[in-house]
Amino acid sequence: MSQMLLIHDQLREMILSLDLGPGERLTERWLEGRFQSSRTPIRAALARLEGEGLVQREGRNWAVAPIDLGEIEALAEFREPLEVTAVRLACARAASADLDGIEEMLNACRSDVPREEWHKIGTDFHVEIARLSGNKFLVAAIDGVMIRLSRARWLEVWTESSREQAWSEHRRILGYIRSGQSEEAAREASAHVRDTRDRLLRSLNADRRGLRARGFAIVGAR
Amino acid sequence: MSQMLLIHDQLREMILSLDLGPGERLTERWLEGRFQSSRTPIRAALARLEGEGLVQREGRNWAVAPIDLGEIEALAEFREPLEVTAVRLACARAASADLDGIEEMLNACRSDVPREEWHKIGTDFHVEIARLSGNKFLVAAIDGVMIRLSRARWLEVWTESSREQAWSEHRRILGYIRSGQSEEAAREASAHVRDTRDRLLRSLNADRRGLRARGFAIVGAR
DNA sequence: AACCTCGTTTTGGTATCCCAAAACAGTATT
DNA sequence: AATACTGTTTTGGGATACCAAAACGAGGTT
Repeated sequence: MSQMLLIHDQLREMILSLDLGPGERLTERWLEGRFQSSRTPIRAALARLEGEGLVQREGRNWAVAPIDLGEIEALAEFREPLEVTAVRLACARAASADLDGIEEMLNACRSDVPREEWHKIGTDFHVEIARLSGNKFLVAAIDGVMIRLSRARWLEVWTESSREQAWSEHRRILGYIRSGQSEEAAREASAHVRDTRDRLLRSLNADRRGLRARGFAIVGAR
Repeated sequence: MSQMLLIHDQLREMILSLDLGPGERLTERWLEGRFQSSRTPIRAALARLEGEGLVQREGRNWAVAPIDLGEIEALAEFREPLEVTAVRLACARAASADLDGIEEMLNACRSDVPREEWHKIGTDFHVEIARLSGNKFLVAAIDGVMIRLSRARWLEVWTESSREQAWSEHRRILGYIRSGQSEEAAREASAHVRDTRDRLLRSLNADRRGLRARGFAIVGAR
């Protein structure tokens, strides 16, 4: 695999895991040392990450994108019709075997698995449903949304009640898809998007001071 | 402005205007001569254009993206809920003065203006409506869709009947937004997306042989 | 003590250089 | 004549060198 993609993936992982704090300044020279490579592949990787919304320009230099409460609201507004459409198309097009795979994914999360696993599967669930729609643009858009929500979601999987709430919603959506009840599935997906938005904003507002104290840039209303 | 952005914009213009044919091979070395610059900014521009779907990798080298009929169908499926959402939000949030601006845009297209103008305004209409939604992700997504449809739309604006059909649909959408009839506006937007898809696919299938003869790669079903 | 000034350092942007792998073409072999 | 081989060319990927502009700081002025 090309060096640029390796750097992209590693840097992305560092950002999504909050190993690099939101708002942190990045210099191409520091990354050069960190990844033991020249600036050429680093700049390509930064350009990609900028497209994914994980890295931004600040004047002339680079910074890890801050967590933006306004953006989380806008994402929910954007995401709702996407998830509804994905779920409707999945009802029409998904084979039963496909749904089995997704159900297994959900089952893999029992209360003893680490938070990282809940976090990952909570993302993958939505992307896999989108995949069943057979529409690559829906997949790409929902994947993009989940990446942008990813850091905030660490807070969502922190408490058991949030996890359980999200999981029961996931199960209901999957159940309706399996029985072909597309309107019920759509309504449930729609509610899930709004509930998730509320959970994320509540958590972020509650922990805002603590996150700021750790040097994380949290911007946006409230 | 940075050289990379200049190259990006010019190359994009060459692709969208069909000055570079769909499917055409591009080498970094040729572009180097064409734009009188080094490969560094060229490679950055190509990476961007790849993200916009206008340029692809073919094995190890670059090519202008072919026109893909399957992609046009998938884009319509993806676009429909976006336009519906944008129109609904615009109903709730747009000021009357904003709508005046868009109406003027539409009025600027009389039968004597060149096709280029119809083409541009037909794109801008949708992006501007999206802007009224106040949601940057909707704007970016609809903008991305319109860019990907852009080359096929040259055929749509070719015949007067297509132009007039599209314009009357645009006017109906705008009218419903102005009177705050969000459900009617949504239904109309939805129909417009499907009608446009049908017009594009019909035109492409009709002209397929001719386009192929000009060296344009047209791929996909039918 | 506050503020301007000018030289130094650091930054990202660009050009150029080097390399390995893939494409190609000419040649020899069957 | 078809095919396998091999040396050459061309390709994109990466490293390095160079530049202008922005950021920074020490020293001098008020």
